[in-house]
Amino acid sequence: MFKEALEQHYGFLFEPELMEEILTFGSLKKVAAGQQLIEIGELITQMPLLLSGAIKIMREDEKSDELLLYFIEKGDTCAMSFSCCMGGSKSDIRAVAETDAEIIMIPVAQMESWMGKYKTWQQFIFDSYQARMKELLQTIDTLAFLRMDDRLLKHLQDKAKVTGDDHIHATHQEIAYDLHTSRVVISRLLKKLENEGKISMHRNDITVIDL
Amino acid sequence: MFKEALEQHYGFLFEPELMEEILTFGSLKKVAAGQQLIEIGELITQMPLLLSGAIKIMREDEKSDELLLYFIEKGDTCAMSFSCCMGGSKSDIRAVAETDAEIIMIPVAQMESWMGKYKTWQQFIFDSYQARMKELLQTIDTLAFLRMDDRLLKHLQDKAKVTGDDHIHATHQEIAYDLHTSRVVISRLLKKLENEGKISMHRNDITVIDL
DNA sequence: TTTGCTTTGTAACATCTGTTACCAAGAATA
DNA sequence: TATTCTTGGTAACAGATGTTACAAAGCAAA
Repeated sequence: MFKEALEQHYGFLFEPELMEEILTFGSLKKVAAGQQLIEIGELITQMPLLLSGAIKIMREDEKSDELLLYFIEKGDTCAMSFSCCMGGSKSDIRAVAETDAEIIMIPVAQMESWMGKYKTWQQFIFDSYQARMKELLQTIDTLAFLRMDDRLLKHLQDKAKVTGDDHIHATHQEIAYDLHTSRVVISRLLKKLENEGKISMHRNDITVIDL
Repeated sequence: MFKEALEQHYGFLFEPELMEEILTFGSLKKVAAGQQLIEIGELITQMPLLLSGAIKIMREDEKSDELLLYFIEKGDTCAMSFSCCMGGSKSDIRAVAETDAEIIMIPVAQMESWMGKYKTWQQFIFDSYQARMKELLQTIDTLAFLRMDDRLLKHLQDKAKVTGDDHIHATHQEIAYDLHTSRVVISRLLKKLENEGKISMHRNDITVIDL
């Protein structure tokens, strides 16, 4: 039963009738960290409401080069999956569980009917579109205006924030994939950040000091 | 009177009643190339429907460094202005006329009421959100995965496309601003593209051969 | 303990991009 | 025509990032 978690994160947003419908039509999905939720090119038929944990949204080019776009946290949804559902189109992104996570999946039929029926749902969808646009703009700012050392620090801070843990368990190689660069570059810059006193490092563990 | 242009670009999208309302409540705005339409931080109270011409959407950081995000063409709207209106929030972007342009401005009150009243309007808004998301993803791909020479060529091709002219009238400095780099870099790479036979150059005029 | 795998550190070098400086060509104006 | 301003070309250099190669440290299994 996911009634409590739902109440906690969405109760203040939606009216009781809509909460009832979510309980009726939504299905709870528990995923483990690392598990893939959506693949690029996949047809989307449900949209997620995140109850706990964090999801990372990735982009990939033809050469299979990857880039982390942003994280989704509890209380968020993925507006792109909504527009995909409504347009009957395929996913432009990959979604991977960053931590263990609990998600309510809403079928496309409900999403559509709620748009006309519940003002709060409509508002939620628009807010979520706007939030995601802002995230994408943030990602663009980061790519266009920051150098790799600042991108790296920002990434570590973001990661610490969504996991709620200033200890980051990741190899330099994994971080390199997220930022679309090479392992050697990350090792080099991490060492620099350590010398500057912004992080401390051990094998498979980076502690963010400058939060 | 802008009835014909409206019919031509939006007639197949909207039902007659909605077209009537657009004619009643929308106001025609003619702008000259180079004119600024929206500034960052400005409160948005109308959304644009583009009848002719092209608008370029720019992003800026704290240091006033600029970056071109994408172009909007006839038949398009700016989904960000919609979400800004609905949320009563301020603009995250700057909009500048790339060419002379004709725009219908729709007041926020109408936008909202049409959402409930006209299915085709709702669909238009969602389609436009999705289109803008795709543009932003494209921009991210360009920044993350391409080097400056390919970004430059792509920029020239995009510019030729929205102006409908393979002759581009711009100085190297202006191009440098759009791509957030320096004039010297652009001159260097343009010369390289010319040697590769992809463009030809004259003062204030670049002709794109490889379209 | 020995062996092997994963992870990290580092050097050396290549390439891309940004910066400064200066000159030359083209356009505009006196 | 002479002068001035704008625009573009190029060299020389600096710094950031990417690549290759190899060694060392940490961990795990035999």
